[in-house]
Amino acid sequence: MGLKHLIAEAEKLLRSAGVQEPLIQVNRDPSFGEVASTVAFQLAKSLGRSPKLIAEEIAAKIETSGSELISYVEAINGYVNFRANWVGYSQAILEEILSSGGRYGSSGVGAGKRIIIEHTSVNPNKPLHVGHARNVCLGDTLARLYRFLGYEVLVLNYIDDSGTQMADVILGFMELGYRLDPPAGMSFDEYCGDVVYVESVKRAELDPALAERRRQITGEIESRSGRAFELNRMIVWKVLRDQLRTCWRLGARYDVLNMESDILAYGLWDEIFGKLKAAKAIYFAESGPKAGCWLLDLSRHPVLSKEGDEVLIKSDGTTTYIARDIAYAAWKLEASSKDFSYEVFDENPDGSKIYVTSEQGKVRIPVSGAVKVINVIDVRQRRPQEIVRYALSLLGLDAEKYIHYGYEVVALSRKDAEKLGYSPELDQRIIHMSGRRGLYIKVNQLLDLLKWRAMMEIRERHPDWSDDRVSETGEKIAVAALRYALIRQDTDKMIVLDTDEIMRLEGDTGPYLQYTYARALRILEKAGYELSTKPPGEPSEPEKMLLRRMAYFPILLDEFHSNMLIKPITDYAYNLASEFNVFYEKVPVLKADDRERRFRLAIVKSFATLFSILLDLLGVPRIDVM
RNA sequence: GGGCCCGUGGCCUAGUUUGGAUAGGGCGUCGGCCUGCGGAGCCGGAGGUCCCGGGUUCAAAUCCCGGCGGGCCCA
Repeated sequence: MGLKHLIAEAEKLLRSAGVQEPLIQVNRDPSFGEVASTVAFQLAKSLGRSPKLIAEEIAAKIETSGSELISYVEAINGYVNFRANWVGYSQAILEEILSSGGRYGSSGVGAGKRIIIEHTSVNPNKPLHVGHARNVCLGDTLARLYRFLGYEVLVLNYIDDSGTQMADVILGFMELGYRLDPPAGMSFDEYCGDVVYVESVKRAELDPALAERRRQITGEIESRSGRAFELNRMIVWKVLRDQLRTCWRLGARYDVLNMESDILAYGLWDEIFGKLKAAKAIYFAESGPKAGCWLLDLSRHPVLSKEGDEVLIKSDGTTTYIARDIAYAAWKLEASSKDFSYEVFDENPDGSKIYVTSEQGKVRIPVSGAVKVINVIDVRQRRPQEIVRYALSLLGLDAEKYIHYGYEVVALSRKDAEKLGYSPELDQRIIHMSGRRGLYIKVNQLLDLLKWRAMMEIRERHPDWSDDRVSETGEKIAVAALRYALIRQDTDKMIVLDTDEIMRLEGDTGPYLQYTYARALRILEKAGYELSTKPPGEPSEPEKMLLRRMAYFPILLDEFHSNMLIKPITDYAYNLASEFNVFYEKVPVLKADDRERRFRLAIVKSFATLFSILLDLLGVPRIDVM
């Protein structure tokens, strides 16, 4: 064991000096030593003496001669700093990585436990835009991380196939004369979203007769029979196939597609409605502005009580979105006796099967026993998600398990909005994407642009490569650039898309990570594998920097396990790559003499092992030569 | 009118959850480094009221209160 072992040793030494609570922190500035204790600051008040003196006394009492990893202890300005015995410490770090067999850093905390993650959930009437991609990449990265921690992860994608936005598309096909085949060169989801949907919305706004027809279509879809229903199902499936292709391109995979209409058909809402009544969580309004509605009682909610109770069933008897969300969420927490049946929809690129709800289907997929149910949904849904969560608690369910993983939206810069034909107001700095107005940048469009840009670079560097190889590598670089850009930013910060910025392949980007990995592989390829974890002496600064960072990985994953934040993982990957590049520039490996060469090869091998894990966790495709 | 989120060099951003030593990066800009393990790289320079004002603390970008500006959700 590396860093964790070193921390444990430092704690032991402090206890041996009479310190009750060691308060160890990993130093950000390693010139003070690897770890430090701030215990002297804590004791200063109660002892009525200066932290500086207390720290010096503690340090004086500590005897490091029996320690494997710590060489000495010194008090500086009230901190008690611990310096590593680098000969032993670097060996411990390298051996832990090399012996872990590609599982380095995984504590295995999730073994035997299940987590449900729902992400993507794009209406099946349009292609994915970059905002959706943020959802897909965050959700998929969470799935990868939890799987690595040993959890069994079930990935769901919720398909709202019964909303009015579907009726818009159906209206176009039934009443506006659109043929079912897209024009040449256009995929079906693009055709529906870019052409039929946008035009249909526009026409229905101008023509009340069309708006009325759309209402009829909505009713027909909900009645689950007739031409509109059949057409709807066919379109949903076709669009979904195209959408999934885009998601696969981004590296995502799925286990289950839950169709909203199928789930309602199973009587899920009726069952949960009964339970809500029994729990006295809802009531029927006899009078007032909401007379005839069933409402969720929010009067005891600390914040939402101010806004009045939430309508679940409208006076015309139809359910609201939020009612259906509550029923569905309750099902995820096993509050329902319903057991949906599934059939195979498709296969992920890794060969695993994707199931879709189906009345004729024979497959049962248990959702029972999840320790967490994570729902990746943008921040605009924060209030409704809080209501869902509150309803779950009123039903007596463990609402703590139900997690809204919120993230800010992706918006357009003025410049990019103008390129799409939009005229911003003078003071408008950002423009929100809109499916209804056709104002968005498609994932495929942006990936294609990135790929084209990457391919130009590749052709310059490798004029001898075949077209296939150039294209394949270009695709991987494009995916890396987009995926990394979307997950590296804090989830509560909006991303204002700047296509010039995102086209960059240098600096803090996905391709930088790929390039660094390829460099490491090149050394290993030329070196063979005679390596040694035993340093010939005190390692150099660049070696220490790299070793230090590698040693931190297990703690990084522990932190993720408690805070669920992805961004620190991307920061870590970038810093690690950066430190490897410094090492690469400053410390020769292949040309070093024997003992140094073997030790440095162990460092490179360890780096490649760890970095390969990291790239997989982030969904950045690995490239051996670029 | 109520609630939530954001505010860090010209631009973007980490650090805020858990207060700790000199506020890290990237882009851009200026200047260096390929007969060397791959220059999609590395090194250096210039550039900062951490939005403002109070408070707590030995210590505040970080915690608390009050503003200002922007975004979102609800009424």
